[in-house]
Amino acid sequence: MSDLLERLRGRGWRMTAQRRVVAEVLDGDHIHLTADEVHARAVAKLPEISRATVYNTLGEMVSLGEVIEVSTDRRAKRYDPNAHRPHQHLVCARCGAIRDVHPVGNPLSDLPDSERFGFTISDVEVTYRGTCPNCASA
Amino acid sequence: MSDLLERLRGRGWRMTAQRRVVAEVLDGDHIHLTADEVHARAVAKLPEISRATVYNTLGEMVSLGEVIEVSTDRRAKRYDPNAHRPHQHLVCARCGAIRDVHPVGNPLSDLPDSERFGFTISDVEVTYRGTCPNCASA
DNA sequence: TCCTAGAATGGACAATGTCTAAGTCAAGCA
DNA sequence: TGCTTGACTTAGACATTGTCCATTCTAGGA
Ligand SMILES: [Mn+2]
Ligand SMILES: [Mn+2]
Ligand SMILES: [Zn+2]
Ligand SMILES: [Zn+2]
Repeated sequence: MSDLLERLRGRGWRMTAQRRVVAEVLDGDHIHLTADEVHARAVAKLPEISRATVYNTLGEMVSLGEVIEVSTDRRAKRYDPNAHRPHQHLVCARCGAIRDVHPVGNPLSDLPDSERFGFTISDVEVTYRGTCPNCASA
Repeated sequence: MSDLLERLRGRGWRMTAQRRVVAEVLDGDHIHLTADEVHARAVAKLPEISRATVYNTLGEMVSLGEVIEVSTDRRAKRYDPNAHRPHQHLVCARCGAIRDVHPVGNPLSDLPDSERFGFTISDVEVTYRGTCPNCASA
């Protein structure tokens, strides 16, 4: 039983086979799958699950704050079950590998008042891009 | 004559009416338009310009390093003619307004070696999100 | 066991982006 | 100035990602 599923159950979610497999697919570290990747893996466990249900379920998990949406590439959104520890992302420009990373300090302090244009800033998103050791050695 | 057009001409680009209007549309500060927004503004100046040409031209400008692609929302990519001064973006979550901002210091120094997983990092992208003064007072 | 609100389904539709075949033209050259 | 040619443009088909809706199904309580 995944932690994610455990938390969702605790919120009074009606438990269905479809929701269970979506939660199972998202279980693990450094998981950042697109909706269609989640669908493909879910179909392997429950062949009749539909695309719409995967999209719906992911959307609900996001609304509940149990999954976050990540847009590291400029293609599909990715779904990240690591919603309870703030973190940023490190992306390999070659192969697309994504790692969770935890920078030190408060990135907000790097932005002087003169550069805030009167905005109230509530969130900072950081994406580090580079080459992973695997791609570097190839 | 825009700076952008001037630089492109200097690279031996074949100059066409279409490329000229795309460059004109991108002239200015804090410009972050989607491809279809560029197309709409270009059509106002040159009614027969096609969608494909706008996409092609923007893609070439990006390849030449004269325009950068920005993905601040999770919808369409935006095209930014401010390619020669490194900067980050401040986005209003309410109305979508985007400002160029220049944080101090090197954002890379916030990421300890232990969090680099052997990657060679070449670039950091930062998006600040909040509420603009206009939306805050409304 | 039965009911019903909530969930799942398939497919249409929308938004964004890519590709191609055919027509057009900018720019170098006679 | 008027060819020639390869680069450029065009319209529209197609692909990917995501949303929406009418219908059918079912989890879980009475
Ligand atoms: Mn993550
Ligand atoms: Mn910018
Ligand atoms: Zn890699
Ligand atoms: Zn605003």
